[in-house]
Amino acid sequence: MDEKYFAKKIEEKWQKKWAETRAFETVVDDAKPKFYQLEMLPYPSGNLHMGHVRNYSAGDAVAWYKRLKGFNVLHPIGWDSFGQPAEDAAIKRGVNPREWTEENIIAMRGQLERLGISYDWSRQMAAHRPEYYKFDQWFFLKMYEMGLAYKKKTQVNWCETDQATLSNEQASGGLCWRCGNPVTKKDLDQWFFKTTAYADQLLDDMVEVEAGWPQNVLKRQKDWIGRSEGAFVDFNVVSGTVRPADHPVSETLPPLLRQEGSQDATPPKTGGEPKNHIRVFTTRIDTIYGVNAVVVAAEHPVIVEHLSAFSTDILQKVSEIRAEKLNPTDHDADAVKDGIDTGLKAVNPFSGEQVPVWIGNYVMMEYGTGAVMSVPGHDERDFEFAKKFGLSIKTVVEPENTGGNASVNERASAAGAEDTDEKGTLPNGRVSARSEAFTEYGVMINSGEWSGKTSDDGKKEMTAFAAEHGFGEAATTYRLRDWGISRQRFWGSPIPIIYCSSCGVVPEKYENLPVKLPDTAPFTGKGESPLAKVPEFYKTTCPKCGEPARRETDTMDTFVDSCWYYFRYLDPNNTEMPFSSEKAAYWTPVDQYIGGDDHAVMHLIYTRFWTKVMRDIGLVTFDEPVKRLLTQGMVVGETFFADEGGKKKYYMPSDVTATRDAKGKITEAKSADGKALRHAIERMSKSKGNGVDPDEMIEIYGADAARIFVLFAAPIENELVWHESGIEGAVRFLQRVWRVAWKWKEQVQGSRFKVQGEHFSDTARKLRQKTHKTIKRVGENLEALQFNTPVAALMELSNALTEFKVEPDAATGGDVYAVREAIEALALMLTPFAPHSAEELYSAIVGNDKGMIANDARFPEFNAELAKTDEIEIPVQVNGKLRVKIMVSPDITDDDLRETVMNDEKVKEYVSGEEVVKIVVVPKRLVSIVVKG
RNA sequence: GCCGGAGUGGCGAAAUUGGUAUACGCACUAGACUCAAAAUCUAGCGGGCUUAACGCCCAUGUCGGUUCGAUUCCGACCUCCGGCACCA
Repeated sequence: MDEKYFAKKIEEKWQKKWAETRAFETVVDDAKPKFYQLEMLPYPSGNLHMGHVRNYSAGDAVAWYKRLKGFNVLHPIGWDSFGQPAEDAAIKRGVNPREWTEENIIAMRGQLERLGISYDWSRQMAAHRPEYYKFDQWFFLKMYEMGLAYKKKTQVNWCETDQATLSNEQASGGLCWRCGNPVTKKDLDQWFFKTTAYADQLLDDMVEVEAGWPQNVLKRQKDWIGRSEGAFVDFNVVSGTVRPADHPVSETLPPLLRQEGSQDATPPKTGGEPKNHIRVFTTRIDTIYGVNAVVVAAEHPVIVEHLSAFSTDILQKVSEIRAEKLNPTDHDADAVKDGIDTGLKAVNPFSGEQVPVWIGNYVMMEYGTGAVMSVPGHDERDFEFAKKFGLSIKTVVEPENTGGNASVNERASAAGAEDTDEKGTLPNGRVSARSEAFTEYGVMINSGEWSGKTSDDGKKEMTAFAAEHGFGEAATTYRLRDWGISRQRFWGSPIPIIYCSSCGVVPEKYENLPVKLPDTAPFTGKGESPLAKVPEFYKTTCPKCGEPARRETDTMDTFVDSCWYYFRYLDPNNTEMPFSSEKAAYWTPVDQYIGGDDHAVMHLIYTRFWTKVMRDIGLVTFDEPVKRLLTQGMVVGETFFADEGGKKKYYMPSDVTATRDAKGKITEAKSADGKALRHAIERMSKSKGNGVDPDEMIEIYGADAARIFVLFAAPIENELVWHESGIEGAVRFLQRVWRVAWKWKEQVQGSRFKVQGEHFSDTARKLRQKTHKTIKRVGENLEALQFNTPVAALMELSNALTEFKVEPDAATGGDVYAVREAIEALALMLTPFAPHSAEELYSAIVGNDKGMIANDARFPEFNAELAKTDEIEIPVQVNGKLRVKIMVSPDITDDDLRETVMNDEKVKEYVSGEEVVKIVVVPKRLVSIVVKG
């Protein structure tokens, strides 16, 4: 220990020692309780950013805390190394994606080591290495066998010019983002994982983790799964169409429809005979007497079937609606309702009424059945649609507890509507003047024999009735879709499937795994899967018949890799299985997972799905992989400005008002007192991605200071605005601790005063109280995953220690003991936040350099007796206002306290001449006196 | 639009869950040390009134309510942030 605090020196020293002694490598040990601390693995971009620093600092704090609490801690890290950036880098700089990735991993590992995160590096995994992705493929084959991996055609945005599939963002406005030419759609065969098969479990098992997961993540997953219970109801289609049979149709079809239309150029027979039915999904079967139309999606089979019979206007509209869906506008909810009457009629199976079949742009083919029953009286969207096209609006449910039809009329009148007749339709004219739909549950009216029932009863009974009569059934639908995992990319795990002209789709054999990626492929960012251009890759033989066959050339979504990586850490060298079940039984589930809340839905739903699949395969025995989840807030940049002299800094947004141009660029900046500011420097802006470099921070301030600051500056779940001045405060704190430890070093070293029963001065006793109160606070905070408040507590303890006035050479045994106790506790409690400094301080006290792990150090024990103060301050309120504070013994009884307070001179002044109505004594806390005068 | 979350000093934030509001830190101001600066140390730091000193009043987005007592509970409103976005 040097007299001065040299961050770099001690950090290098301990990092070296940890590596040499493999301090953080752990193995299965049934004698010890285990703790699995996991942080979301990084993409190896080449640079750590401050968000990573925050994430891993928090994780390391938990890992160290649990270690000091005697747990066998597993704390691994790896690389999410498949994905687009490697390919982009390869295109841009002509490098090999594998080499680029490996180099980045080396660079980032160095950064993590310089940060001093206590990882067990022997367990490191990387997704792009064959020994890992072999088991992506292994799982794929398992899921294929289980019927959970399947192939289906899906429509994607397609640019003919670039020969590329485009995401919705890339196709916005209907034009290709790269070449500006119009986007078309294309059918593509894609592989899917059947996540929907686990929809109920994904939703219902959430109760198992409810206590340990943030509310907002649970809510977002719930929304994403979107379970909705209701019923299917079949409406028979009774009348065909209007077009003369001999009218040629095909060439009048708009381009988008031509293919479908030409398949069936013969118009269907017209007339009233039942031809088919349209099945709708509804959650409000109780409103079915209010149906004014059946509205279907433009892609609905009934439309496709009748395509060649429709008039040009209808075809035009269908085409428009489909085109619009292909290129969604930014805010679909703002989109106006559009649609057209097809001329088809359908029969409401409950009322027997015939209603028109409309095409509506607001009905989605992908959800439910692609068809809805339109009930404008009780659904806002249907209401809007009916208003726009002048369709009738009928009331069939009214609020409960208002009694009878009168209230409906009142409501309608109040809204300025004409009264409805007994059937609920408007007597003359079809348009109601009602201003809104009544969407609540209530009592059914105008619903034939069902009238008078509550919505709840109606739903149950009518669903049963429909089922009994064969025109419907209870149904549950989900928003959750199956997970499309095919990617037309090179840098991913190949899908282990072979296409054989005689055997069809054939899975690769397990013994042939991994299906290895070639070294490189002619990828350009355009076109179809790059692997389709590598004959050495795709040319193969059929595993079944041995004839020449072709491999699947798509690769898997990178989210596949992150579904199970933390199981691979348990057993990283296993060549036969993804991991051993015995090891999983010891280490998993994960006790604590920490990461960004941008993964609240996708990653965390997929990995929960994967766990359930692994459970069904028999690899694990639990339903949920993560017991506790912590989602950290983002680290965002500061923008700072300098005044004319360039000396003083002003920070956005607190002390600068800025004028921006249309592009958001700052044109003029003023401080609060009106000074013009210059030299705007934007750092770490999200959009520009030019972050604060962690290496630079470590170089200037040290890893410990950087870590303390990111944890101290704000609660972990809040957004953190990076202020460089804040990190200087962290350095000052570490230096203060260092200075006081150095001051006492000679006195406290070794075990000279490690004896109880010394005489303690008052100040020494106070220091011990502070020490033990701090032990309690820090422990409780860390258990609750709070990192900012324990740092504050440690700062207080360090301040108390600094203020402890006895000079070391004049100190008594008791004083020295109290100081030693405080410094040792401070060192141990500092470990989760600033491990290098803590190790150095600790070794100065215990007198050896072996480190906390070799010394089997433990988090200090809280002693309630020592934390107790001699006197406590009791605030006294008179009529709710704080008037006096008195000092009493902490052991005082309520009666004595009351008496002491009432005898206090000052209290008497406040109470004199008034009648005491009531005295409230809160034991050891407060006394409240109520007087009347 | 719907669903969540949050509003506390100049700033980041604390507050044992109904009991002394503003801990800890940043920034700032003054002083000490210094030829000077940096660093460090000491003091001050929500607003207002008043006093030599004690003290008093107001303040946790706004307005009400419950209570001896409300940042905390209830009701209404305002503002900001996030999620979803026609899911029938």
